[in-house]
Amino acid sequence: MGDRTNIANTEISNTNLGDSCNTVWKKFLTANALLFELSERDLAAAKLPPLAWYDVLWALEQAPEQRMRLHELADAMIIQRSNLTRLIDRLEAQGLVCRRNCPSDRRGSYAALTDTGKAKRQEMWQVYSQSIAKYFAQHISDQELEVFDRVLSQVISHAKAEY
Amino acid sequence: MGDRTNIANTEISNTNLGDSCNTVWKKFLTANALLFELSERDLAAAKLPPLAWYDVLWALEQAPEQRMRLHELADAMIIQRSNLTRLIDRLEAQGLVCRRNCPSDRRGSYAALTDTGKAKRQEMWQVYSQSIAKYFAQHISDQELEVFDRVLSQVISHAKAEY
DNA sequence: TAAGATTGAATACTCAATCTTA
DNA sequence: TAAGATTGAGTATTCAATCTTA
Repeated sequence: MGDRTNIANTEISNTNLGDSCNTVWKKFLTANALLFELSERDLAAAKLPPLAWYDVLWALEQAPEQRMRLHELADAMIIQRSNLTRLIDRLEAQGLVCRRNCPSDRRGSYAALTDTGKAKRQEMWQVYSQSIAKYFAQHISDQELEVFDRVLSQVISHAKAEY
Repeated sequence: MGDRTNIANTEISNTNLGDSCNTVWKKFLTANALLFELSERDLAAAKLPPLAWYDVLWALEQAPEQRMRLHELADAMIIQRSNLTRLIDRLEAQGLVCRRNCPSDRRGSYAALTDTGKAKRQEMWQVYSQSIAKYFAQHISDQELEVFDRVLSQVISHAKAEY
């Protein structure tokens, strides 16, 4: 990654911080892509739905009354609303969630978790948690975990403000 | 994230390591999605192509003779071959890369960087490097960067072996 | 028989436009 | 006028099948 066009700047010299940061950024993207693929593969091998479905089911299970407004869910998942509309269509077709009218704002809808959806999430978690353990948890110590948590929390909070 | 079904296991109690790991894993995914979106948005605002194009151009510029076999490029980018075929089609249509026959294996092809492609990568880097600085570099110290580098390298090397 | 690359068909995603209600 | 949600059209991605050469 990174240009080395500023070689004139020999004062910064041996440890070019900008470059090491770009290297780490690239590794961040690579690790994400690899682990996502491997996790998806593990789910598919167990004949289970993709991670995007898990994210919906998990978000709903966390939410009060196990339901969320569609635009909130889209924001939480960092996907576009039109994308979420169709994602919910698919989950609803499988009976994992259902749409409910919003009484206080008749423009809006809720996506609500069904019992089937709850069961499916648990089934997926049996597999997904193993993937996280294998591909991620196994390679990071408690102290390193703290560093990741601190940095990522900071990055996310700034990014959400920009988003 | 994470089930809390093993509450019987009160000995591990207060700091449940498994759970904190799942939380960090989720933050990892969230940060990646947010920063990817923000970077894409910055590029689009400058009327520049998406990150996937940058990745192709960058990989080729690093490679010996600024060219790579298509299957190597697909592996490096962690995308499927059919996906890469069409990605290269688009870049080729814009004159940023060109396909070259492989003399030693007549089944195969190279993707080679053109001068236009090289220039475009530099133009993209002007914008992309700013995004990395704003959204990532600014929030991580040198020491934290070292931790990220160590952990991610480990994760990637294990994941590639599984992939 | 298998590997490198491409293709077709089906699915998923994005962007802009639309419809309804605030 | 704007927000919540959906739709249509275009683009991108996936999966399986195909073609060529090793």
